[in-house]
Amino acid sequence: MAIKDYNARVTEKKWQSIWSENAVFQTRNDDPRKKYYVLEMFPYPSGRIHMGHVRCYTIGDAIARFKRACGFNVLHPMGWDAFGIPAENAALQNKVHPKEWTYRNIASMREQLQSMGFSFDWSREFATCDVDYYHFQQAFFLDMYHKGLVLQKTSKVNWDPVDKTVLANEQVIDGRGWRSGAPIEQHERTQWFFRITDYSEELLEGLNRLDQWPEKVRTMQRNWIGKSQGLTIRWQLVVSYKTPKHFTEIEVYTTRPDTIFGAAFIAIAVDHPLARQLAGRDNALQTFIEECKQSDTSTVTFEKAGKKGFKTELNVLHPFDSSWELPVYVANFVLMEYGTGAVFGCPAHDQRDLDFANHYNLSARPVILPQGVSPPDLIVTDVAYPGEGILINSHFLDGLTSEAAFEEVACHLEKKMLDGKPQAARCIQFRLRDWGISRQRYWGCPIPVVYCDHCGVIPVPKADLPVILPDDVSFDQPGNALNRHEEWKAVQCPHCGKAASRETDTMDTFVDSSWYYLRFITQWKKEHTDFVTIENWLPVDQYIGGVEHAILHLLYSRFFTRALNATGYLRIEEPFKKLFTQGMVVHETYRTHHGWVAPSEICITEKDGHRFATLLSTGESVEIGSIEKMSKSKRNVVEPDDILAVYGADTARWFMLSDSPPERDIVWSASGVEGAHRFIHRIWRLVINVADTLRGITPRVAYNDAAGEISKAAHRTLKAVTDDLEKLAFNRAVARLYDFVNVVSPVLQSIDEDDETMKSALRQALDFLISMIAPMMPHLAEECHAALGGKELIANSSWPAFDKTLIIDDNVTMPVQINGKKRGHLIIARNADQITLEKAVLSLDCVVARLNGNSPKKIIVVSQRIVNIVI
RNA sequence: GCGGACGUGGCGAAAUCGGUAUACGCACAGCACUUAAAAUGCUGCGAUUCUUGGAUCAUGCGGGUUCAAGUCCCGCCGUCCGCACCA
Repeated sequence: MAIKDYNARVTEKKWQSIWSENAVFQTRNDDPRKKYYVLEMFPYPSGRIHMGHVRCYTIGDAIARFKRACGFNVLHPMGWDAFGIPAENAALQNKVHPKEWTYRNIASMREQLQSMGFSFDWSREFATCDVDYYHFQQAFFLDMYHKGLVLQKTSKVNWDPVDKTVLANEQVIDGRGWRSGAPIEQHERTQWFFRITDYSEELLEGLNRLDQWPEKVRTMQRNWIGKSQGLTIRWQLVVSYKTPKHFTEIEVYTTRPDTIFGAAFIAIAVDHPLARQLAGRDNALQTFIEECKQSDTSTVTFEKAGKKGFKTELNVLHPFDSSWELPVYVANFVLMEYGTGAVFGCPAHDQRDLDFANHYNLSARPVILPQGVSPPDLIVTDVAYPGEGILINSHFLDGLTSEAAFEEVACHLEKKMLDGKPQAARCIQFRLRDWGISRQRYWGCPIPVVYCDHCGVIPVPKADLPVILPDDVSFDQPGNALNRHEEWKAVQCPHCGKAASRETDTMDTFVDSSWYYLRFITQWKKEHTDFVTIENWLPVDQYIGGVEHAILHLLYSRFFTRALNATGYLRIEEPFKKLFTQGMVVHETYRTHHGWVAPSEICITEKDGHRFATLLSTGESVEIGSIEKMSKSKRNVVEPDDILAVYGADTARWFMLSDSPPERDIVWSASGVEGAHRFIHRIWRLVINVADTLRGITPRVAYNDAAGEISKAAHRTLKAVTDDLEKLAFNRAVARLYDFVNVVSPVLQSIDEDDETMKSALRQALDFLISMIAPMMPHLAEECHAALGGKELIANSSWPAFDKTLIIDDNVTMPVQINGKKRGHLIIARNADQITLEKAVLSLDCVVARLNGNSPKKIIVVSQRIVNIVI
């Protein structure tokens, strides 16, 4: 019999059209079944999908298809994170409008995703640059504004003096603009912020309930929020003719009040109001501050610059000893944004303070004795002791633990009054900063605000929304094109009606992605949006994406749902119930002395266990380098299109889910893909060879003989694969399916036409197999199902149920150990009692031989698992 | 520096509750089919060792707990990731 070959390209297109024509993946909100919302992080429409997308969406699609089969009403949508800088770069470089570029990319990427056979409900698709989308974002901004969740303040931006534009941090490379190469300047600029810090405590505390998130991500968020508990202490300035007006004290935040008697100096930030005041009359200080500001704030430059300070002429009094004066420095290592912008330096117990003190010849007096160290041994030279211990050299604190000393200092200073106020207060600080959302870019959501010379800052009335991004802009020069659009900028003040000007900043694209998961759920109309339906679908049951979004995107989304609670839209706090972060797709790198070479340009041969690569074009030898994340610069990228053309979508999907656990990096290899492809053909051959024989056969369980073994294998595999898919252990499911095919395949190849029992059992085994591969290789599953005479679509079929009685055998094989080493095994009835079992074990040859006629000291029997004899 | 994860054959990896270590795949080798190759099918495949069948050693290293440890505890070594002058 001639075997019909499996042509993935033709077959896959066919089933994709059938799914689409039958609207198989369109989800109804009024479906009464239990909901399941599975969402993968939506892509930026850069132009073409890459293997990272393929992996993420393959995982999500396998879950969606599995849950659909399990009877859930599954929502599995797709959209586009469409605003952002690359569109503007393209506009500058290729003279194409960002809008046109973006929608064109969306169209081609949509086509690519569709050819992967992903079961998205395309009827819910949208892009964040759609006016209908950002319209609501502007409305949320206004609601948050009126709720006090939006504020305006000045903050630093990276200014490119040549391109005369503001750059994002990623556009600053080694302190220079990515385009112009000019040294970047730090400019102060008024910008819009969301008050995410209002929710610091809640966002931190909420992490405890996100027990279905990876611990890693929760830890990263905890560190990012960075809660610390300490004391703000007011240090009185020594009054002299040098003391500036209005300054009588310096407020300092510390988490270590126990080290207060080890204080050696006070350091304030260069932006501290007192530093500015002093700089006004001190040119040397002014110069120092300028210098500090020039070096950008990145860690690298900090490390190079070292800790620098400027000694002012001011002194402060120690809070517990009014005869003790400490010098005040302006220092580059103190951050104005954290705490009070001022610290007290305790050199003996803080490495940074010690470095500074050594540089400026300040003494380091130890006040904390580590456990097991006696006072004479404690000399601090260049390594500080930052831990806790017992207090010494600290007057009334001597002998206390660090913890007790903290309390003691707090209690004393809370009672001690200075100018009618307590000298210290307990204080909780967070590392988390307010979220700056202003971007000086064209291609983003306009911030709906108007500036009026008479009325000031006026939010656009909701009735005037949306503030539409104008299309007629020019990209002949860098910078924000909105700024140059005089006609668009000119607007009547909504308040007084006089001429006013629009805000030309647009929103950070992280705002766009902070609420997109709501937008898929229902139709959003101008007047009304159905938040009840939205709430019914929330939270997202399974969210999937790269770990690179572990902090910002996920934190902002968590904030946004809380903001929507505060503005009365929702009563759900956490948007994502379960989170999965998949690993990267990595590939070997290849290089010649001319540079990196792409995998498609080389040929690999193997000799004596070593692999050699040569250049296809010239035969030149190529060095096989390390395995790295696929990137254009290393040229180790494999294009999904190429894989699709040669092997088809199912091969790519199967490969992605095989071998490596989904959270780990997967190494893309040609031989691995070949292996995946072989398996597809193997299944197809098995099915098509018996299709005529098994078509029309009723699938049935067999309870004995050879057919019984097939049934048992089928039902056991089904149970195991179901469990694996539930846990997203795709690699284990794949291994079990290989195993199962290895069991079924020889039987299928020598099928007895007259053995009706066997035929029924095999038919069921194949039906199970098809159902089990369907979430991962949906096209092959449909084709096999149809070949066996199936009328329904597998995509619409239910997940099969296994028969519990077949999972458990009557007999059980128990390994027999002697002194913990396996020496044999025993096959015995599962329900055998202890006495029968011991008797059987002691009569085994391997046991008798080793006992030498003696009786064992002990026999340990773990029911249905193992026997261990101690002699 | 702080925080987290991980370490098992030539490679990707299994071992779900402390109970048969190396399932499954890749690579490799042999055989069958073929004029030949590809494809396919079958077999072998941790190391050492002797005598078929065993024995001994193996889950980064060193200890410990236990009848039993890849898994638990203590101490090292190494790799990767995140954060980082955060007071």
